[in-house]
Amino acid sequence: MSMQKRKILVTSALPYANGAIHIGHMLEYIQTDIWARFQRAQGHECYFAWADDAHGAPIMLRAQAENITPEELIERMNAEHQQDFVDFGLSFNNYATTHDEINRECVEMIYGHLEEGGYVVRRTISQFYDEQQGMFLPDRFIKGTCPKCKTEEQYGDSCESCGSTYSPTDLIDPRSAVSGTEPVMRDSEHHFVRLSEFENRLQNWMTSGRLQPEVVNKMQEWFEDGLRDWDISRDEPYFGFKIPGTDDKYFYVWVDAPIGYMASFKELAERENLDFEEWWAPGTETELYNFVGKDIIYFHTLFWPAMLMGAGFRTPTAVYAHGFLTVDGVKMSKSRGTFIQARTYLNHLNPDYLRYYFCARLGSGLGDIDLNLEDFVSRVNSDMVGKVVNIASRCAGFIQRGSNGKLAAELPEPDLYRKFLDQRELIADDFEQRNYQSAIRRIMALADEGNRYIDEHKPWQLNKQDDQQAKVQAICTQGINLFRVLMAYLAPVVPFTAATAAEFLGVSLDRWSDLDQPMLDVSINAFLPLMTRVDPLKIEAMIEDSKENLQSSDEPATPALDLADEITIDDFLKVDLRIAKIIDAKAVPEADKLVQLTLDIGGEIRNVFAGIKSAYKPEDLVGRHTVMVANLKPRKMRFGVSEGMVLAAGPGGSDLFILSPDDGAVPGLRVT
RNA sequence: GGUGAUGUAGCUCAGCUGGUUAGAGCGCGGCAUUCAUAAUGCUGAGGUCGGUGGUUCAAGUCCACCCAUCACCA
Repeated sequence: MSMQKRKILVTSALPYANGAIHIGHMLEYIQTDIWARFQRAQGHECYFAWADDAHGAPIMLRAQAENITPEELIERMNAEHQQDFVDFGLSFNNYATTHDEINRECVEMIYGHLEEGGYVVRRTISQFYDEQQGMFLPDRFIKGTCPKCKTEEQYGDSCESCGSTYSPTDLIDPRSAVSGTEPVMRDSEHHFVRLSEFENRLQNWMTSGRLQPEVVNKMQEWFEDGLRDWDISRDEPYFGFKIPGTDDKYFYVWVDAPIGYMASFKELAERENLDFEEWWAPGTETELYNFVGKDIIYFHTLFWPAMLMGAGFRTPTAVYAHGFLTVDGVKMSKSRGTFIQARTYLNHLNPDYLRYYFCARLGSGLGDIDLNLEDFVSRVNSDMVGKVVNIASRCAGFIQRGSNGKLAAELPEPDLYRKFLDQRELIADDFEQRNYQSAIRRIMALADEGNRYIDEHKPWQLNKQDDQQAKVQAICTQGINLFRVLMAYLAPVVPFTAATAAEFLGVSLDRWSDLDQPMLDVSINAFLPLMTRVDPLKIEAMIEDSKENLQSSDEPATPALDLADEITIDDFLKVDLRIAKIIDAKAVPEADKLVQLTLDIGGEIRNVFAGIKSAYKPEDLVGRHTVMVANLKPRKMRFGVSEGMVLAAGPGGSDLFILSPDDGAVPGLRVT
């Protein structure tokens, strides 16, 4: 169990300072925090240092929109983020911002080394420029029509409709997403890092067990055609650090963001007298781990280690990627209320619930993690409350009332206690490998065993007999000790609950090695409510709240569509839509909304009443083609039988629009 | 479009280098129990392992193709 004391630095990816933290972010931070706390519980020296990612065009534009300076924006965000993290029990040792002097020094120093090493080249490139805004446009800030499938309103890098990727110059009718004007091409000199210089070293680094196998597979594609130069400069205006020796060039945010890991640690090192060199010099024995989402793997496995190599620093011991968070099986959605901000969650629910649930679901792979709200409730309730907490809860009363709070002097079943300890290494290994779900399975299997033990020995029966008090005390001492082991194993996962449990037990749960000595012949304190069941009503309230946040949000939310339930293609095909020609139309005098249409659907004539009088004159409709539901059950109305339905969109009144097919469609064609 | 990953009971997942009747937890049914925050124990029912085709004495496990989902494409 006891091995050499390791020195470990872990990081999470830096949250972007242009918005609030949501539970998708929390998945990664909780994963990281559990790992850091676990390492400390093994007696290792482990620091968790990170920061806000404060630079880039989106921050600049957001600040502009709010009419404040970028500095004001990122300062406000930093405070909000930190509060969210503290309240979620994240045990970071330092939280910085990439927009500070220490980071600037680190960035300039690393850039200086890269330049000295001959790794930086300058080249002129041609890029879209927004003349009205006076800025070069990143791909995501250009919109236009997809050159492949002609879908409108697509971004400059790829089409969301057909999935094809292209360069912004391929777009048909490109426009600036900032001003809406047509951008022009303009030349500018950019700085590049010659990644090809690092090709062999990166390959070696990557394939030496530092990355998940699937990540290594994925990264191979970058090497197939050889690494290209990496553009690390951005033109003015930009919010970031100026490149030394230039007047109008800034470091691309992905240069200074990962360096922020180093800078944040440096700040910590200065405060706590740690030896910076020991942590960052090449060949050091200390360990560095970056936890990241699967979307930003290549920044962390190509650019980041290349910069470190080129500047003469150590590279990460490993980069660990995780999947995305979905809620109830689909992407988080503002209209569904599943785009849950960290603060909204905290306003309704105990952070340990989410920490436990994520932990129970996380493995070492890249698969997405689903927060299934129903599963969330039953999982937390049955595992944490029903199994673990329950053990303490069913023993505490007997010890308190029967033995004055004092535990017995020895365990009645030391073998069972040893069995719990025997799992320690396996569980530790699971945590170490980030196979948290496996660790949780083992811990819960032990909890089952604990409950079974109490069940078999029935202290509540013995308690009713006069001379059995010693036995009751012994059984419950066993139970309390088993609980203590479980809680120590879970302490990295549910720190708030563990803190309360430690208070109840009167011992620290911080070190797993403490468990070698069972708690005997000592007093415990009054039982405290450790964790109450998840109240489904609070979940509903949280979802509602998340919907409300959407409206009051200062983010210009994309118009949320309240879509009907998802259907399959088979469901859709049940609806037989046909092209119809309107061969006659007349108003129904007795009804103020209805028009009686006579439709030709290719050899068959239908009589249909449509509620479109407020928007169309009957005579204008005659001769038009439109679309109708041809297999709708006929409906008897006061004026006759309606044999179908004409499709129209709009809220009503004069805002009502019937559909028309393109030229060439003939009556009777099926619409699919 | 290319690349990587994922797809096993209602839900969440195990199934190592192919080998007897495919496992666990939750949920559900039945029984027991009442110490416990209606918690616990025993027990039962549930799966053509995304689809198709192939390799093999033998495939959830290997190969090909297809489908769905996620991510990336400097």
